[in-house]
Amino acid sequence: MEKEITIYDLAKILALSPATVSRALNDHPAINVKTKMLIAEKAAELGYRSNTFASHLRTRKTNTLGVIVPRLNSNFMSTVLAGMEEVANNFGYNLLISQSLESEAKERANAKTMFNSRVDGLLVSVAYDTDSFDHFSAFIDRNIPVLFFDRVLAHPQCGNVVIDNEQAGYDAARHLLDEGCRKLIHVTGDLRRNVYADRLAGFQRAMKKADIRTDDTMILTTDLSQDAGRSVAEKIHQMDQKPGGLFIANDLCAVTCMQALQERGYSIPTDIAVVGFNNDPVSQVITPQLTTVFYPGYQMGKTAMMAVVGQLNGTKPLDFMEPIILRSELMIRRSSKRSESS
Amino acid sequence: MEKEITIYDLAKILALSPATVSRALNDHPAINVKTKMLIAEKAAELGYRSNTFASHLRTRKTNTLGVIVPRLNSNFMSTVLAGMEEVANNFGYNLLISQSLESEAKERANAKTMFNSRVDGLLVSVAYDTDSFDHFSAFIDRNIPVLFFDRVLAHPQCGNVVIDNEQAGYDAARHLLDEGCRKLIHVTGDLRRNVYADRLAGFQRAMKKADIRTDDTMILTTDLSQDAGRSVAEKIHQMDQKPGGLFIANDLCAVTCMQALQERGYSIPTDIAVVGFNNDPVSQVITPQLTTVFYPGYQMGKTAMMAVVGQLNGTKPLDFMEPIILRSELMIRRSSKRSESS
DNA sequence: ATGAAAGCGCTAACAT
DNA sequence: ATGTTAGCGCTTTCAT
Repeated sequence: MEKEITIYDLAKILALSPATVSRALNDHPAINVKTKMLIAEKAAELGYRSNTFASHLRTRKTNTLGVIVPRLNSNFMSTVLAGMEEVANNFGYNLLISQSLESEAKERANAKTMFNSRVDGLLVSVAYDTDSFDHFSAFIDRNIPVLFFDRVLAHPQCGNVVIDNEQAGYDAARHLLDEGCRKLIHVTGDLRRNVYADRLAGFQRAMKKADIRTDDTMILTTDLSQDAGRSVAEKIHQMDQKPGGLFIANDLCAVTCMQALQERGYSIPTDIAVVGFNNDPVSQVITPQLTTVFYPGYQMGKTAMMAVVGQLNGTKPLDFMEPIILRSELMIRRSSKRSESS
Repeated sequence: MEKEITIYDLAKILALSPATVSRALNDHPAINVKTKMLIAEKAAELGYRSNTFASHLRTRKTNTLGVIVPRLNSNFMSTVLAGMEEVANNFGYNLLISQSLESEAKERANAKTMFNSRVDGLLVSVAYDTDSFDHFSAFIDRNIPVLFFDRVLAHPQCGNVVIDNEQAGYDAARHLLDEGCRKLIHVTGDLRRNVYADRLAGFQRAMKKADIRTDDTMILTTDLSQDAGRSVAEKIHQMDQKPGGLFIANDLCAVTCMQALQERGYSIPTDIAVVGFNNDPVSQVITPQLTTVFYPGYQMGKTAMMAVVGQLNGTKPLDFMEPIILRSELMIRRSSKRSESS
């Protein structure tokens, strides 16, 4: 159990003042280069480490950023986090990460913890059932940058990093229509969330443009879980008028649904064409491979983190951030290709 | 931009001493219940929040635990992290998470950051190429609990949470032998890592017991990436003596390899039976479904976190932890079933 | 270029 | 049951 070395120890040993040691360690220009060297050497020798708490207490900066995600164990989210971690690490920030488990209550608790931990900034992808912005306003009041990514809340003082979900939804539906499907079904999530509402809006725009009336029976709101995939298959099986195409707002759900349909004897894409969302690894493994929307998770993480770091470093203005929209892309695979054309 | 309220403000307003306020806020038994209520009320009213840095500076506890993982964006790791986060959160600990990207150098840097951030404990799954224990000894010296999970380093003062990889490897190989495969190939990772070395050892034990000589051509050391899966398929295609069974220490790699083999016209399991490892979602999506070893990630995360929290709370002794071995299980699916028996 | 000294907000002896 | 007081280790004005 070694004793902890402080700048006072260093100062005493080197017959200098603590102030000089502090300055030297922080590379202050007014300090003689030789003294700096001397101090750095001794510090290394004795295994000195800066006490970040004392430092934070003085400077009121923590070099820590908070991240709240719905779930850690989803392929998409962990990819986003990997991107965030890379950037944060490069800029000397630590990441405090917590999950809301899709519950607003837990998200609220997480936000409070982050607030008390004095994070310098906060990045959030909101839970399934989040209705209020309340739990973030404390950050805004204190000028702590808040940025939402993927599942966002619109707020004049918060950054947003998203893809164009409406366009992606449009492209997906449009593709199914192009493949000759007339009756389409869209399986979506909680419509309070932009990602699902926007994809639905895109779906509806495509339908409208094709002059197909959309009614409520074509929109299935679920929790997009694997179970939901199975029950969607069951529901379709019960329908008198089977759909020709299926657009499901999540790959894992889509894949489970495909499997359930196949078990019931449906052939994909011949009987039913399917399009998913996320480009999850499973989409390339299922037979037939799943047409899906590529979703740049890693880049989203990096971009979101850069935006926050930029704000903190004063590189970017503090008052307002334009929403950042990343490119997404429909990956056409076998699950939706009926024609051999194109 | 509200002003930050301190216990001094509270004390002055309520005509009490800062000490009383501090005690009340920490629910000290010696404080009158009514005073506590009073203080709690006022604190809430004024939006007081404890300054954790001042507190940490005094108590020398951070309520923060560090986690270093090879990669955040793997299904297994994010599942482990989800389990850890749940427990940590329940016990009032925050998580500082970083990834080594499979490099010892980065792992070393991460450990240093954690150390400087004064984490109360550290949980690590080591990188592919980690050779030394050096970067963790600072923690040991200062009596900070260090626990390794999954990819572990043996050290008398560090906890270990693992599965019985040797037995799992044995079971996997044994199963392939039972299905009538004689020539087996084992695709493994860096053998400095217990998970791969142990699985290999189990594989070899099964072979020995079946009186089959194992030679170097049967052991393929790779990085277990998807690319590796493809090149393994290529290598097998070139072999004069094709193997009847394939045991690959990672599902994602196994799945890619299966696909590459199928593209080349091999039928699975008829021509080649395949067993993977991890029970990754892709294993249930590939056709035929992949036989694999179920690996309790969520539970591993929870167990590891409990062990560390237990140490910090003094529930468990500080000096030595028995390795904790979790149950794993061979999930037999179509990719390896040749016989209709059993 | 370096030093002296105050103070960030909290906790924990040690009083009373 | 409550108050007094002295730091925890650092940064930063203001001197020199």
